[in-house]
Amino acid sequence: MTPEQLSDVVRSAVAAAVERGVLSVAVPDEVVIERPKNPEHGDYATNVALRLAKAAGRPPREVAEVLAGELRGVEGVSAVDVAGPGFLNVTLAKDALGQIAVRVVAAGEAYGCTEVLAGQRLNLEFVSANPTGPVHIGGTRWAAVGDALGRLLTASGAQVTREYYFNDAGAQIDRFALSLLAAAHGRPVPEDGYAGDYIAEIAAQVVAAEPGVLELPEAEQQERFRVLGVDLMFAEIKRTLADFGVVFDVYFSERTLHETGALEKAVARLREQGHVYEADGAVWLRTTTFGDDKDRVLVKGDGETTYFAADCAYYLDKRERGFDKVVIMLGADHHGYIGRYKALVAALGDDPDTNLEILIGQLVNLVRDGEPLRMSKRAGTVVLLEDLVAAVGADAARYALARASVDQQIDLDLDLWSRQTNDNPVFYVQYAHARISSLLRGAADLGLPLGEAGDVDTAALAHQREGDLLRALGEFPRVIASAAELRAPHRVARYLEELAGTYHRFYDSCRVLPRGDEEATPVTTARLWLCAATATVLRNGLAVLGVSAPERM
RNA sequence: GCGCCCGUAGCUCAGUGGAUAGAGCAGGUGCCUUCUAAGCACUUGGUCGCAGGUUCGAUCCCUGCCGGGCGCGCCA
Repeated sequence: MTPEQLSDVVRSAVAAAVERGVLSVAVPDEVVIERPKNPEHGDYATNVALRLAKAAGRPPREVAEVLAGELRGVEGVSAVDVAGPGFLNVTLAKDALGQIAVRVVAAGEAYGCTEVLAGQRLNLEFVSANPTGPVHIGGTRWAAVGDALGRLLTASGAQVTREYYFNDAGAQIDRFALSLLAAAHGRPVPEDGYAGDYIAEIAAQVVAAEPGVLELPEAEQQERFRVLGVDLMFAEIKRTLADFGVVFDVYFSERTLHETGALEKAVARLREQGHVYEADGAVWLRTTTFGDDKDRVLVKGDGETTYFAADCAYYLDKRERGFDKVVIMLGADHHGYIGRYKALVAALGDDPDTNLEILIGQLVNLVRDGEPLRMSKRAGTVVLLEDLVAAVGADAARYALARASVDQQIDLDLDLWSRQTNDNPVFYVQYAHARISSLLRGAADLGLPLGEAGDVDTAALAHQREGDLLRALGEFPRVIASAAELRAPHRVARYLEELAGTYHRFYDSCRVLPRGDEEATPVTTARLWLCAATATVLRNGLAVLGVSAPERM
C-alpha cells in the first residue's frame, strides 16, 4: 500500500464515520499522510483528527479514536494507534508494505509521474543568455535547475515548453559586432566592447566564412559581423548547453519582435488599456499603478524602444501561443524586474499572480583551495559553463547546482565536487545505483531472475531495514509532485541522498544473494525486487536532475 | 533610504504550522577470507540571529531590530 492509497483509505474512513453518524464533519478533499521520524510511531501517521477536531466540535483524541475504529478493519492495515495530541499512527501489514516494491518495478520509468499539474500549459524560460559571449556560471545554475524543473513539471502532468529568449537586437549586439570587427582588423577593444579570446576566434570564423567581408564598406562589415557573429556565438552556446544535457523547445529571437511589428502592437495594446503617457520626450508605462516603484520607459527620447517594451511584446506573444502561465527564471541580480514585470502583466489585463511566475535564484560563487574565485571580466576570471564542466564533469556540475535551494547562495567547491570520494554527494548516490546494478548482475549470473510480480512473497520483507527502504521508495511520487509544485528540484537531490543512505544500511544488514551452496529462498526473490525497485527510483530521480545512473563505478 | 534573498551543529547545508530540529563533512571508536569498504555501526556537537505577536501547537506565518549578499538607468 502506497501513502497515496493510504490517504484514500483514511479519507474513506472519515466518510464512513460520517455516514454512520458517529462523526459530524465535512469530509476533507485530501488527507495528509506523513512518515513519522520515530519508528515506534508506525509506518505512517496522519494529523487528520487534529485538523477535523474543531469542525467536529470534539477533542482531537476523541475524533482520532473514532477514525482508528474505522481503520482497524481495513485490509493491509495491521495496527492503528492514537498518539500524542491526536495523531493516528498506522502500521501496515508486511505484505501490503512490500507491495510498494512490486509497484515500483512494474511502473518502471513512469514511477514518480503524477497528474497533480495536469491541464496546465506552462512556458518555462531559463538561461536566456545573450549571444554576445559564452554562458557564465550564473546561467549554468539556471541550466541545471531549469532543466530539472522542466522535467519535474512534465512528470507531474503539466504541458511544458522550455524556452530560451535571446537578445539579438539593440545596443548590446551592436557592441558585440563592433568588438568582432575590431578584432578582425587587429584594432583594440572598443569602448564598452567585449573582450576575451572568444571574440578573436569568432571574428576569425566570420572572416573564414566570408572572405571578402573586410573589403566591404564599414557599415556593411558591421552588419555582416553582427549576423554571422550572433549565429556562430549562438551555435556555440547551444553546443555547450547540449553537452550539459540541456536542450530547449524554442529559441526565441528578440529581433523577430521588432521585425514583425509586435513591439508597436504591444505598445498600442498598453495604450488602449490607458496606462501609457508621454513625458520628457519619451513614452512611459504607468507601472506604478500596479505597485511598481517607478514608471518605466517604453520608447526612448531618440525613438528607440526599450528592452522592457520588448518584454511586453514577448509576454504577449507567449500568451497568444496559449500558455496559461509564463514562468521566468532569473538571477538575483535581476530581481528588480519582478515589480515592473508584474505591473506589465496587470497593465495588459492579466492576473500577475496566476499568469506570471518569476523565480529568482541566488548567485553562485566558486571556491578553489578554500579561496573564493572572485569573478571579474576585467581580470579575466569569468567562469564559464564549460570551465565548470571541465573541472568537475557534467554530472557533478549539474548535481551540485541542482541540490541547493535556489534561495541559497552557493559556494561551489571545485575541489570537493571533482573528488571521487564519499564527501561528494553525487558519488554517494551514483554509487548506490552501481552497487545495486552489480548485485543484480550477480543475481543474473546465479540464474536468479526476478520472475513474475504475482509470485513475489512481499510479506518476506519483514526486516526493519527493509521496511525503511520500502517506506522511502513510497515517498518518491510525493517528492516529485511537491518539488514540482514548489519549484524546488533540490528536494529530489536531497531525497536521493536519503534513499541512497537507506539502501546502504539495508545492504549492510540484509544479505540478498545466497552464499556458496545456499539455495535461493522467497526472501532472496523479494529482496531482489526491493533492490530493483530502489535502482528504478535512483535512476528516475537522477534522470530528473539530468545526472547519469552508472551501472558500474 | 527602499526592495529581494540568507542567518539552523566546528564547516557546507536540508527541514511545504506538528511528536525528542536532521544529513554530509570534520573529530573519536569499531566493522572487509562473504553480494562494490566510493559502504556501515557507535560517538562528540544546537539560546534554529535577537525581541515581540498570531494558535491547540512556530525553525516555518506576521511586525520590529541586528548581521551578510544582491539590486534600485530613457543599459541590456
